[in-house]
Amino acid sequence: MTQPVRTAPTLAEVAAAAGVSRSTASRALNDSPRISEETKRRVRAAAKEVNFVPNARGRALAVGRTEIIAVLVTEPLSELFSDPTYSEFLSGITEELSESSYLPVILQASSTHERNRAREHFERRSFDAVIDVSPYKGSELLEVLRELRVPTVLCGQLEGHPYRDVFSTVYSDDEEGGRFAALAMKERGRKDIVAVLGPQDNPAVVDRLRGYRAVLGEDLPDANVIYTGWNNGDGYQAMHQILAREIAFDGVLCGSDRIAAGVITALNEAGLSVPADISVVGFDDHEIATRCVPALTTVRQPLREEGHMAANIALDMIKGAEPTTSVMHMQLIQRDSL
Amino acid sequence: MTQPVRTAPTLAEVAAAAGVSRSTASRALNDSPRISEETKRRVRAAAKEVNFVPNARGRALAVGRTEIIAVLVTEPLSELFSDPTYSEFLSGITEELSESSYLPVILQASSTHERNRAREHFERRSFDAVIDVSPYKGSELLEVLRELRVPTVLCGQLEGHPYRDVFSTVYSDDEEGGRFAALAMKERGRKDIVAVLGPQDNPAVVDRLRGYRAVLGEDLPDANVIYTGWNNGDGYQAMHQILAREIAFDGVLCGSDRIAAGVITALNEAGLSVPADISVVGFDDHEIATRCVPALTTVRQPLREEGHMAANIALDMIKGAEPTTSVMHMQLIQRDSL
DNA sequence: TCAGCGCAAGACATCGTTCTCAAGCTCGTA
DNA sequence: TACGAGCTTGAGAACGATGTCTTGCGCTGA
Repeated sequence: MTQPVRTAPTLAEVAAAAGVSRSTASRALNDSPRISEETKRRVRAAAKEVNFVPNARGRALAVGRTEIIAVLVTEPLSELFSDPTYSEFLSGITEELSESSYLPVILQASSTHERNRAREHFERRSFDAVIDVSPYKGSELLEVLRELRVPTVLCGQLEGHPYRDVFSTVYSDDEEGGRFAALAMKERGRKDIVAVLGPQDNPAVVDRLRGYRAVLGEDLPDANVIYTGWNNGDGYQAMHQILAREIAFDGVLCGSDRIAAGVITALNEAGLSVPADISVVGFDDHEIATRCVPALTTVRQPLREEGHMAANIALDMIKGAEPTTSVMHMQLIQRDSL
Repeated sequence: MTQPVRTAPTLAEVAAAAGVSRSTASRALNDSPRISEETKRRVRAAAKEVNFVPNARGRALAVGRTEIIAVLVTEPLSELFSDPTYSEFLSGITEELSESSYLPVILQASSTHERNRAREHFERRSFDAVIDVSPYKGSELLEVLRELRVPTVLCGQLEGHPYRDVFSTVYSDDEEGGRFAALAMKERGRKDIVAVLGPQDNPAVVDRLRGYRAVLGEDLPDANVIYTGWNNGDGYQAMHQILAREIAFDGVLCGSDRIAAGVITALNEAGLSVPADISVVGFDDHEIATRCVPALTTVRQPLREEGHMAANIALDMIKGAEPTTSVMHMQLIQRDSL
């Protein structure tokens, strides 16, 4: 069974077709200045002729880079799936890298098996850099990356800032975001606040709540804090349950815009008007925020920009830059629901 | 600024440390039979001593493989994120590959930028195989993969089965699943059925609905078909709206187990008993199905097995196997909600 | 004693690029 | 005419592993 596998054309074939040496062909294709326009043109024509694309394996060995950046996801994918914010963050990364020749790939490492395989490929230097989307303290993989000196960017603050000297960090200040939202409530004169947040073990949720509390104090009692999922329906369900309790409240702080959308639906169904009776503030500045009636006042976490930043830092570190830490700032987006 | 970068140990260093040639060192580490136990031991000790791990780039060039398999996601990540089934499928893939030395990476290719970058890396042969999670007809990337003869596995049926001769295909029969669920309703004697499905443009949703209809006909009127998200809260909200309509129904077919869980909560709150008054059937056999009260009768799509299958086929194709098509079968899981 | 065998290990080529170095060519100037 | 400067180009080494061929060695048996 002889496969008719037409093996990919190599640089040598291009060189032969153009009547030059491999070195010259390489230079011509890489736009080296030390080459005449004439041969450059000829080589390129030949390359196009035979459909030449430089082989990643040969190239990687020669230049010492694979041009692949791993986006490491250590939490179970399903959790990542349920958190809508990630996709925009990831878009930010790919957007930024699309300008370069680097390719981001998502590397799942939640099971032990997966972590071992990942570790192995880190050791083999299969990737030029790693962006850890959800780093946690004491992660074995981080330990490995540190030892191997693989350029690494952590997205999110690590408690006690370990590794600050070896890894770069990018995060946006969730507590600040919480303060912004709470402050808006306070300035509006709202005194009895309810919070419908995401999952309780989510670190962003914890930080935002701290921000709420710093501003509102007793105006946000423990009993009024509800943890749920991130979606529309979750907000709807949670608000239903709050209404069933028949407590008095005049403001709802939401963990996501989708939650807020569900909350508003439930409030309207109960005959309550937003913002006349109740003020609602979301989080994320998801596109649903503008489609809500009334349009949603929300806190914008610069996810896409965070992605850009992480990608850029990774590229810089590949070029040898020192690790840095950058904090992105939240922003209150004023609309009509307050 | 001289970086104190302790460059990774190479095979030559191991060889030197063990007092043998590079070839011998290579053989010792790769468990070649043509090597004495004594030197094998010595070389391995030396390798451990200097923390040697074979460099992926050199190895890839020599063996002609990168040992990386791309899991291609052509739809926007956010869609993938909102569909809980993917994570189990992906787990299936990684599980299977964890036995081999291959590493799966997720490759997002929804924007044009991303597709171009992906295309480039396909051409450069950065990956040994590709598993396309959501293939669609006329995809430019599939065209590229076909031309390059990159081993490719499609997960999901392509209309008209193009590329059947070059690509392998794995899919599970959603229409069959729909029939199983509907048949169970019918045998239970339910006549007025409501369907709470996932997003309307999801192909699996379309196929399942076709299966429902094939069995139920007029017992599932158009007006009783509701499209929503995949989550708990979505089912809850949808069922609330159905109850508000005050139509008569005695069975609910759900697009996912999480939807079903929300549906059951809403029914109970409305004073309806499952399964005495209303029968509910889910989809996916998610772990939530057993935690429901009553435990959920559901349709199991062998997602994990599909992942195993896709990974195995990919490995086989890398070794030169011909493309194949395999259909996975659905299964009705009988519990107490019917 | 020496041909012949089997085994372990070394020498060298190979994979497909890039990069360094040196050589060839043209041209202008002394 | 000759020589150095400035281009362009080719030969060959590198990158770090694997695979093939060959050699060296000890042993057996005629």
